[in-house]
Amino acid sequence: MSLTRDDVVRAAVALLDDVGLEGLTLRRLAADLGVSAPTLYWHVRHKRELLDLMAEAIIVEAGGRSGAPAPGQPWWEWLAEQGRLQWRALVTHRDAALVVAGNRPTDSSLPFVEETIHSLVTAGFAPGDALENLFAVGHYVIGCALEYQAESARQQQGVADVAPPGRLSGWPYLAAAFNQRGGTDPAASFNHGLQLLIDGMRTRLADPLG
Amino acid sequence: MSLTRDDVVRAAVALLDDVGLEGLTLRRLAADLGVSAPTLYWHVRHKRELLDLMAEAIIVEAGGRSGAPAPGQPWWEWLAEQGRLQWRALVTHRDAALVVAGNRPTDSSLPFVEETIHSLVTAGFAPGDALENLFAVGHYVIGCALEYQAESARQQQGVADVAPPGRLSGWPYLAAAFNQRGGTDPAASFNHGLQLLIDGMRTRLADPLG
DNA sequence: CCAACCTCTCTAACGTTGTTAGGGACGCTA
DNA sequence: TAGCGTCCCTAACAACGTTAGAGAGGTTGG
Repeated sequence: MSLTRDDVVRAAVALLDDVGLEGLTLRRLAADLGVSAPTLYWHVRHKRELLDLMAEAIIVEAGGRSGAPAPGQPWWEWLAEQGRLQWRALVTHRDAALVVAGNRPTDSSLPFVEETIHSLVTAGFAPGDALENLFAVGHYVIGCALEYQAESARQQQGVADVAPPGRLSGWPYLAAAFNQRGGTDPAASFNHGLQLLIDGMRTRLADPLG
Repeated sequence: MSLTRDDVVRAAVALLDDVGLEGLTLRRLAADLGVSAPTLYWHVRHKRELLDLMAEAIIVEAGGRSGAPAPGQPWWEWLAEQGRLQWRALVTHRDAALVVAGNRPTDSSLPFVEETIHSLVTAGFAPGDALENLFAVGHYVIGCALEYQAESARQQQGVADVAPPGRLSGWPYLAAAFNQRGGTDPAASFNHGLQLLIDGMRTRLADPLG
């Protein structure tokens, strides 16, 4: 059987995991597939299209973006879970945030968006606010993933850490903050901000501040 | 007088505004400076370093990242203002979010971070939480800027809008949301999420939910 | 005063990248 | 048997980041 478009996308994602976005060249991808580089242009219009397809594949693969809250499950727990799924999808593939960032929201995400807005409206939000809430979570997720992966790339490249012990003298509050957190757990850090967002939503619903 | 490193960075930022990150090539930048391409390597080690310098210049230029809350100003208003300044800094230069995203936090940002943590600790946060709060805002800012600029790039490139009227039939809640918001104002959208984050912080401080 | 040196720029070129042109082998259909 | 669509190839292009190496001009030191 001959090469299919999905084969190309799958191989591209696998190659991305290996060598990162910078190393993802059409020639190398073609070599992995046992094919010459221009052949890829039969399956894909240009590299940008390949990247778009990869972005979609990565998001779909995560298994997030589906379903409604389980019966009896509060909307805020469900929303947090969706956020975590999206974040994990981005973080488990190297440089995925960069690939997904430039990507236009695909049609296949519409059912998820509709479902989420529906749940939030049921919870008491105005439709416009529900959509804004969803956008906020999305933007936060991608910002976190992006920064996290930029940081990993730096470490793998052997650049000095953000907080080498010596550099914190002169910044007592910063030092206290780093000491208190112990080792930085990226997932915990992500959850902290996600929880802030969701708490903000709950507050607005229950008792608008001021 | 001969070319200085700052001249190069300034010209690079100006060129970025003109042609975007994709069009920012060393040859073109050199041409703008009336110089040959390899000459740039006297002022800069590689393109990555140039991008780092540009990122720093863009952030510094914004005038954010400084000062403490004015006397009598609540910390949340001040923090929101800082977030808006950073966002505006990113959004006013084309593709700035992409340039800044890969960038390592520079030493010059430490005073700002220290000052902010200090203010938040004074407000009652534990140092670790204060730092996490600051990270959350930062990640949200960059996520918003990134998505906003990706969207502008798409529109300039003539791609169809996110919500062409016809496509929303079948998604009643989505349609309601878009109708309610009228024209999408990116600044308003950004502020919405920023306010959620900050409300979340205030809530956590005043009355931890559950 | 002249030699050595540093600063800043140049031309020439290399390897790699995305992409296009054009052709050839295979299988299906009429 | 002829023709057409599918899928792949080799050859090549322009543009990119980057390196090698040389040269002009000012400054310094013996």
